[in-house]
Amino acid sequence: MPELPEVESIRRQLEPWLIGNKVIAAGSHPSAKFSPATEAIGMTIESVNRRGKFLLLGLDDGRELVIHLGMTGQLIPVEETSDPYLRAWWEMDDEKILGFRDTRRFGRIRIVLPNEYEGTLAQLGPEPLSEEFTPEQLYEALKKSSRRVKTQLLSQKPVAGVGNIYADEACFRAGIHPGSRKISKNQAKRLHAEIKNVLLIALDNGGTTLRDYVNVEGVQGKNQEFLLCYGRWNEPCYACGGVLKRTVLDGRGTTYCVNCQQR
DNA sequence: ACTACGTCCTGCGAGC
DNA sequence: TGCTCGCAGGACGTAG
Repeated sequence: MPELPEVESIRRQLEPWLIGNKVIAAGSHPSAKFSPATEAIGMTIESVNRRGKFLLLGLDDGRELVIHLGMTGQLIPVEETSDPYLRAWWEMDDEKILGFRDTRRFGRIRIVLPNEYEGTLAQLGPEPLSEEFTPEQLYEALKKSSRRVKTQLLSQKPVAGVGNIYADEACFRAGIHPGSRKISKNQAKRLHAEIKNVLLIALDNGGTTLRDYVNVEGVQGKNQEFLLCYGRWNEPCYACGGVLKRTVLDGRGTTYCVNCQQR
């Protein structure tokens, strides 16, 4: 599940390779989730940006090639295109091929004008590592909904780029129960700080690899060695020594400490 | 408009 | 050993 740190790691590696490169050929899986990939044929890539978990490749006709990696998506150079899990590929004019591997096909590709974003991309909250993301803004954003705080984080509306791993990590470090439907200004302040913390630490560690994530060089992240909470149910809480608990909140697996994270 | 839940998709691990 | 079955999850669709 590539989240902000993983997508940003990929973006940084793609940028120097792709900028100024022209797509001379492309192919895709027939599904509408991937078929827009071929619309990039003939286009030169002018920018490689990111919003939340979305990669945005700026094309020379003013449109953007939007790539979401879903759960198992990988962007890696490939030698040939026979890999059964290769859902899309773009051959560049440097003769290298950028491949989009995605075993579970939860990823998505589209080509849109920047002022015609739809769905989650159109409603993304601020970038968590930007000045726009503040404790006050997070508090006000969370106040707009009665949904659980973790569910709101996963919605991408209060802040962009947080997924299941970093939502659990941030809630744990902030001492906030992920199922809370209302949090105080002080809690919002702590949550704001910890969202930034967990994302920066993960970025520093090259992202979290649970199974599928690799960067453009095919290298796994090492942040999984530093997770304090996610996936550690039935293991001791590093803060209080109690046993971390696993539950399901709005359909998503959630790990938390019943002692350190009270409503 | 909002909330809650089902759907997509496939590999894997638990259990028989 | 070999099989079935349920789980994992981000975004989106749908129902109420």
